[in-house]
Amino acid sequence: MSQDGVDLDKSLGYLLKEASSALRAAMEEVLRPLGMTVTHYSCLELLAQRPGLSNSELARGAFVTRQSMNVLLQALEREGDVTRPAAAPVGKVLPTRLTPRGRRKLEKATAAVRSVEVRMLAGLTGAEQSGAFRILRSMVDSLRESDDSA
Amino acid sequence: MSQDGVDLDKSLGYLLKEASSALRAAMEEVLRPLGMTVTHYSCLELLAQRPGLSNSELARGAFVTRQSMNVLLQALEREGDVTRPAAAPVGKVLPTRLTPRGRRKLEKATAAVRSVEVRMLAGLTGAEQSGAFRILRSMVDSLRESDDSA
DNA sequence: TCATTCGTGTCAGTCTTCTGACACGGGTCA
DNA sequence: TGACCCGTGTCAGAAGACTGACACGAATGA
Repeated sequence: MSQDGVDLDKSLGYLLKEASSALRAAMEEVLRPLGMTVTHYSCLELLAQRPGLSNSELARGAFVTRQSMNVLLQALEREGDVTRPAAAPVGKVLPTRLTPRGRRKLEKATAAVRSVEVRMLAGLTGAEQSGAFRILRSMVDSLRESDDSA
Repeated sequence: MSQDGVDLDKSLGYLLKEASSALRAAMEEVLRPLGMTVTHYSCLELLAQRPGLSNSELARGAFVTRQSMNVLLQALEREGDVTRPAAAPVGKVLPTRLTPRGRRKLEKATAAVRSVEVRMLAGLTGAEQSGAFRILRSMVDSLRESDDSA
């Protein structure tokens, strides 16, 4: 349908984007029947592992802006999946927590997402996986530290 | 600011998302002064390496829907960065090509993006990079082939 | 030959996310 | 103590991307 790639097919950056896109698509596919989006799930998973996270912290953890996360949190609060105190215990920070209902929804989602990750990692040895982990970590750190200096 | 991660910090999927997010942010940062977005740049780069790509093919290459790419192409056409024939030479496919103006804009963008990629890869050996390439490729393929069977 | 299927370009509407901006609480330091 | 900076929550508007739908051309297979 088109000639062979010239350079893009050798770019780690492009491949990284491709992998991330494929992962997101696969996650959306298994999350859709559960009525959840990826950001939705990320938020719940973060809250399960680190209860009491603030809106801004959740946003950073899910790689969206705090404005976007706030919209999501309001929806989750309406649905009764999370709770936030009406007034801030200290400062302006509103610590968020999962409700039992939210926790139940998360359990199904976690299982679905885990199956995707297993599928993604199929065919890779443990050594390859930890190698990939270390390299990706290095990439993130390199991009971040240059950002700071800028 | 929060307790140590329980599980998320060990997940390759999460790290993949983190790396992709960091890369996108770094690219947006260097592309913004040039008045371009990441998708914008991706489209131009694709066209430079594979002239005559159709709207749908560009969309797949940039990991967006063909509707989104169409909006972008119309804007690029208005600005005079790309050209599309008024009528399809064959079927409905409209082969797109860069104009000299588009090519000039792309050159600056390519240099900026390349510097980001170099920064990202700093501290990694050639062997590590090709290892990462192979592993990411494997992940994409694993996710895709399961998609087909589904 | 004809019908079915597939891929394409495009229109319309909706939704999500983002950028920009504001006021507020807390910590730092002179 | 008071000024300053930082992080936070929130509102409003804009931009980007998506889903759903339609018509059309080409390829496939009976």
